[in-house]
Amino acid sequence: RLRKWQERIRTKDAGERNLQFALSEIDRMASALGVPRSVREVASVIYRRALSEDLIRGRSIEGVATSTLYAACRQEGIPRSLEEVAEVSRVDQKEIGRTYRYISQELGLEMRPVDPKQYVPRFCSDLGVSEEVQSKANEIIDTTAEQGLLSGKSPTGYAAAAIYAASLLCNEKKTQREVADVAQVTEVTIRNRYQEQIEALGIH
Amino acid sequence: MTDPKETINIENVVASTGIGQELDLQSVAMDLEGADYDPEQFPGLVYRTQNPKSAALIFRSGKIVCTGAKSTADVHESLEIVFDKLRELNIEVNENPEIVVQNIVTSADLGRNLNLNAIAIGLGLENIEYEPEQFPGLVYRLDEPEVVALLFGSGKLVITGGKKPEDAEQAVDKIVSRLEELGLLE
DNA sequence: GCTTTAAAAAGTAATCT
DNA sequence: AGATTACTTTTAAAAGC
Repeated sequence: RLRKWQERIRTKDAGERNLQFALSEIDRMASALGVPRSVREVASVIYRRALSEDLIRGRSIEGVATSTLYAACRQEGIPRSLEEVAEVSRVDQKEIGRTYRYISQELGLEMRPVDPKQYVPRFCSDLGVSEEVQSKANEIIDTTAEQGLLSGKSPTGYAAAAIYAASLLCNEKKTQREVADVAQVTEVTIRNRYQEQIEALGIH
Repeated sequence: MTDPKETINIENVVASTGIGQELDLQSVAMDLEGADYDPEQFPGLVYRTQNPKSAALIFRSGKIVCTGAKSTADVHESLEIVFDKLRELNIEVNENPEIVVQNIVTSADLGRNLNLNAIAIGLGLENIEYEPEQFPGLVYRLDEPEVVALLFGSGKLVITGGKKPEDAEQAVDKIVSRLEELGLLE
């Protein structure tokens, strides 16, 4: 009887310690990513839900914590790419991606695809371009996405190409390399998306 | 226009069978030309056939997996070649080992570009997976037939998980009608 | 869960000329 | 700036860790 009681306390303590660890990791990664406190709160809510529905069994705490943070950023409309999240996590990108998909499916998060426009403010700020470039990039994204150019394309590369195009159109040219660096994509990707976008816009 | 069903092409067939005899893979690897066997890495011996092209995984238990064939007929042909090769090594092989098709991978073309964003929302975010940051295809799991379809922006698709060619035809029909009723095709 | 095998789809990436 | 090669996703079986 006494043993059972001790065991219960022990597991409760262990669970409590694990939760504390997960929450502190979410906090640490969120700070490193520079996301607002609201995102950490959303992430911890998702994490607690995953915990109560027993989705953590067989998975690393760190992996689930990172995935909930990735999901929270998206839900709050300020997405971080898997690559960016992986940089502040000790779990690799591939596992973060598959854990995210699992948690998302099991909790029915109904995540909408990331809108490339959500990357525009941050990328433009990192590049130090004007508000004009920013709104031009948003316009390019909306117009070309409506024509079906977005299907299957990565949101970061799509946003990067639109910003590159906008910087040219507004006479505030940034090089493909500069844009590629802030968006963490290759120049080849920017070139490919850029070509499609200006063609769709009829800018020859 | 053209019925998407007519664009269906079988790309890969996976089947399993067994010769009903235990094998010493070490000696088979020595005698069978072109055999790859590295038990540290994988317990099966890999043997590739040229005509038809396929890869057979041969196990100690005598069970065999054949993959890479372009049709169920090719699977049978390939495995017959494997059986004959083993007989040449004086290994007993059952007369007509049962061959079970485990998976068929098919490609098809809807002939129209697809707005995957709209499809992800339209078909319901619950049973769809679309993460273009990770993979350009939209993953759509069907219940009847029980297969998985990958839809691409080009209108091309891949259907996998089926056990007979009709599964892919049924799947294409269901996908087309569902996209049509949602107004997401054309 | 992982290991191996094959195949398609389309996007992204690394490496070489 | 190309071209090539390679990796991402899905599926199934096999035996063993």
